[in-house]
Amino acid sequence: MTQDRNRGVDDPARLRGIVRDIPQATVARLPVYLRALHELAERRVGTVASQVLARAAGVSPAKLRKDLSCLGSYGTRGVGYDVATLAEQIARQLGLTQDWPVVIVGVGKLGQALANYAGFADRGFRVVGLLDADPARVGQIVAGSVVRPATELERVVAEHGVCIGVLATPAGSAQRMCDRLVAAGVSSILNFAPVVLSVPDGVDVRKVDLSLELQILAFHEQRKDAVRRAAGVLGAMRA
Amino acid sequence: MTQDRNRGVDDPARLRGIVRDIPQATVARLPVYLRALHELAERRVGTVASQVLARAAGVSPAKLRKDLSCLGSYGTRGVGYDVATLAEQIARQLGLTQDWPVVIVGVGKLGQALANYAGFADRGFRVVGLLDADPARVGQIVAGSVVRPATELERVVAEHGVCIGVLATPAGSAQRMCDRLVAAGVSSILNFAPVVLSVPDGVDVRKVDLSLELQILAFHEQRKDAVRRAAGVLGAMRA
DNA sequence: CTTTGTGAACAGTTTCACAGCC
DNA sequence: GGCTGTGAAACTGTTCACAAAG
Repeated sequence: MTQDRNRGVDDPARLRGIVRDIPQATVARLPVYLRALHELAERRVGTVASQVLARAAGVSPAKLRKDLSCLGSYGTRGVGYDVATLAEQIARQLGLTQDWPVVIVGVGKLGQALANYAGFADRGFRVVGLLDADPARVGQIVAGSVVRPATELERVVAEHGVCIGVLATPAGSAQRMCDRLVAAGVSSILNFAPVVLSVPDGVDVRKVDLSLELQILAFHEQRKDAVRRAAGVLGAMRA
Repeated sequence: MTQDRNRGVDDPARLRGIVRDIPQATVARLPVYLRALHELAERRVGTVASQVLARAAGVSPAKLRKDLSCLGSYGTRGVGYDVATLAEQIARQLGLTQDWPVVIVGVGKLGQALANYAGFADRGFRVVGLLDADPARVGQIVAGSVVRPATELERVVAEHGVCIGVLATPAGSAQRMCDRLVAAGVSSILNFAPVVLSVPDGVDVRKVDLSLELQILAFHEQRKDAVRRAAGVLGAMRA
């Protein structure tokens, strides 16, 4: 807070400082912990130690404890964490106790997969609009909703107070649709199109890039190959 | 290299040290640079300055230059980078100059979207098998290939020397299919199922979690709301 | 004069290890 | 005894600023 002393009260950085801030890396893991907690709750587990929860989430116990300490002290020393309480606290921090109306722009195979994805509905994300520019897709029923023409984007956003948009269009139309979402009032975008979107300040974009992930794997795979070859050469040299 | 002095030559960590290592964060950005370079090449741009390429890739020029310096000195001071040369070097580092046979396990909407995704074929990823446990899907044609029964997993992996597997199954069967992929010799897995996979050492897993990304956006969106409310309160107090 | 390549400062994240509480 | 919460240390990644090169 000290570094904000000379800012005005209207300064967004100052105002953000009022809310306790949580490191990016921690925020990205909270949903993982939440899922693990839901699984434990289903198995009627009442209390869990950091060791066990960490294993279920695929992180180290120390990291888990540090992450959870950002939310407050919800554990009991010598015992562990109450599964239900902790799940509730994480959900609250993530803003999942409220309902988030979402539009999906682009209803190809990927858009359809997203519309059908149970993980969305489970977490308070309600798909209130499926939009597509292709007249052949308009009118189809996907995941129980009718696909509407892209021209209705502004209407759907305004009608449901949509803040979060999912872009699953081809690369060519992603920026144009993004601009329209932002103009209509959407301030968070999940982008599946393989392009770098440009958006004004205050709009968050997260990108999921399918081919990027494979390329990273290819890098490591090639690296393993190189190591295997090097081992072979060194082995041969010794012989 | 100094810390490896007392390791044996068979130690994988030592052998990995022989290959020049590139920071994780840099590896994750190389595919983005590569895409930007391909776009520039299509527009017949021959040379590009870090400033311009950085903008196209959505990073800062300093970060771009530091990243590229890991690959060697392929720029010319006062001029910039040769688009074709740089693209080639990045592709080589990522291992995209070779062809990677890939299997997709689980051919629901998401699996179909992945099978049809042009970005894979473009980068040397060749889908050599579509597998599904559901008899209703077996035999269907998806992206020009026939869907085969999951029982053929081991045969397909062996036949094509598959190193990379893509998991797009429901959560319930992901770990089982993962175990079979690993047992068959796959050592890199791209996981779309919402579970934490456990794999032996030496196997790389990357996870793409659709609902996780939305939850992170919800967090930031809620945070913005809180800031807006705080601004409102402070504004009212002044009035 | 322009633009790269890079050491050095800085910022963010993870790990360690242990005090404090049950 | 067991387990959490947390400073301090170690590590990783980013930004700065400028010397070196064309």
